[in-house]
Amino acid sequence: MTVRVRFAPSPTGHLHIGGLRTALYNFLLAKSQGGSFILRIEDTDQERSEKKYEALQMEALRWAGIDWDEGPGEGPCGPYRQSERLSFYKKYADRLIEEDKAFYCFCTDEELAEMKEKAVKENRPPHYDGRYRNYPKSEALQRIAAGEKPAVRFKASLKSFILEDLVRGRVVFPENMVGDFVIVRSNGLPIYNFCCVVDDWLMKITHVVRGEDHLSNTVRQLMLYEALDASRPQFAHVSLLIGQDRQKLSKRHGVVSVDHYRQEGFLPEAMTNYLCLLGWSHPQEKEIFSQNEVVDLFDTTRFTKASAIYDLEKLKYINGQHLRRLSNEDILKRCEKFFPKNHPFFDGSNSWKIQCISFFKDQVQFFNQLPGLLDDLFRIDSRGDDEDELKAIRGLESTPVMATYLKSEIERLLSENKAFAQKDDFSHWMTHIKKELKIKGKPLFKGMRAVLTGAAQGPELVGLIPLTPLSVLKDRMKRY
RNA sequence: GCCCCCAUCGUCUAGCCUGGUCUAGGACGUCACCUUUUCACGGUGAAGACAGGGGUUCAAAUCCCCUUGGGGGUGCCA
Repeated sequence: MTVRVRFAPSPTGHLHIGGLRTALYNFLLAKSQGGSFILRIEDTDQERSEKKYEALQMEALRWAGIDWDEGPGEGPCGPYRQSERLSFYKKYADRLIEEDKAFYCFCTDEELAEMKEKAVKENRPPHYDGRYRNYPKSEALQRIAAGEKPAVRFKASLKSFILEDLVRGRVVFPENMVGDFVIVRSNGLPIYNFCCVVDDWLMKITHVVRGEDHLSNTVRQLMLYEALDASRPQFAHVSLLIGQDRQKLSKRHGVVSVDHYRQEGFLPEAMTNYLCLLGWSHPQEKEIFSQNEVVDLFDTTRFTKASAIYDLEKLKYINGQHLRRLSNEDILKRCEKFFPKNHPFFDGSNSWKIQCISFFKDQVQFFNQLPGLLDDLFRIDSRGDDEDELKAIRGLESTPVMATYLKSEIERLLSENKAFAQKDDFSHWMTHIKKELKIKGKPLFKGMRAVLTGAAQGPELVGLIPLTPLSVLKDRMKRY
């Protein structure tokens, strides 16, 4: 049987990293089995769903290298937006009512709230009390004809259910775990648990990989599969991503939007590499890999059960590793649109220059900084904690001496109509300062940096300076 | 409250199913040293964990139970 999996986001916000991880797991499972990955949009909550988020999420997925075989606009099991599948849900809801497996419920919000309150007070599970469970259908239909709008509730099965979960193992849901639950709202729109079952069934989904937060609700879906006489897929409830405070990861924890990391300049391959490792382990404990490298070994037996704390430090490390793995061509390709054509970056003998990219202290921001290259990239803003160090360096007696010399050198090159210093020029400066000016060690390196970049820390100068226009250097040295 | 899930270094994890090879391995982070045209990178090393208690067993991180802790669900959200 061909594996068919799906990722089913609801377009109520930006794609967040937890969602991306779920999508990735589904994607890898499908690809490892030669199966299909389906994108379904769960937009039955009209209050919160927005079209723009659908587009944004799709773009974020593509950025991360996760492409779908079937999805909105493409595929044999469409439509792939739940808002466009209403007729299916209606059909099966009607059938359940017909078969007396579901019923109309005319309860008001107030009644429901009261019911819940009472149950809690009496130490009972706050379930629906079955008020309309056996309400005569003829009367219900009359009230509907008269304009009343009931919800449709499913008659919860009274037995226990067993789930053989690919991650959790055997999970037993005791009987009476849930009450009769709503499958269609009074406004006519179906509810998640119901749509999900109908769609997964109709779309022939074989494996459902989703967050553990859905585990408890699965019992409802199991009941529906049974009632609809639908084949049920395999489930894999993966651990949740949590924040430093061990709570479910959310906006409170800062940056959870995939778009943010994209804008910051994180590489998509690093992002998915890291996310993949947060809840799954490589059989050889390899930590740095591409999607292609992992796809053949991916399987559901190596999922972790415990939830994982999202850690930015490790993401940065992994990003750095991927950055270093990029070939010169890759880097050039990514830089091309940002550099002016006559920039020495492209002068042919640039391998050392390309190396310097990975030397940037805040390497993750490198690509992001490129647009403002000439004026901004090399004007490295000193950070707050650099200030004292910078002041100390400027206070050294050797620093102005060095500055005077460097200024004259830059003037000389400019008078020769050069736009950039060469690596050799830089070496020459270093030698001169060491031999003739007798400045060495920390005053030399720190001083050079302070004078040429205005910062106490930064990328290696030998890589940086030849990429910085002389005019910018000159401008910077006005203060000396 | 009720139900479900989970529990190895600060963090991500390997090991658990199929007890012994585990004085528990790796990675991030931290610290130290080395290298170096600073920082970074790289190298070497250090500190750092089986939540607690009972069982079962010759033997338990591994199997069972309890406790504790954490998370999730309990919606006419997904």
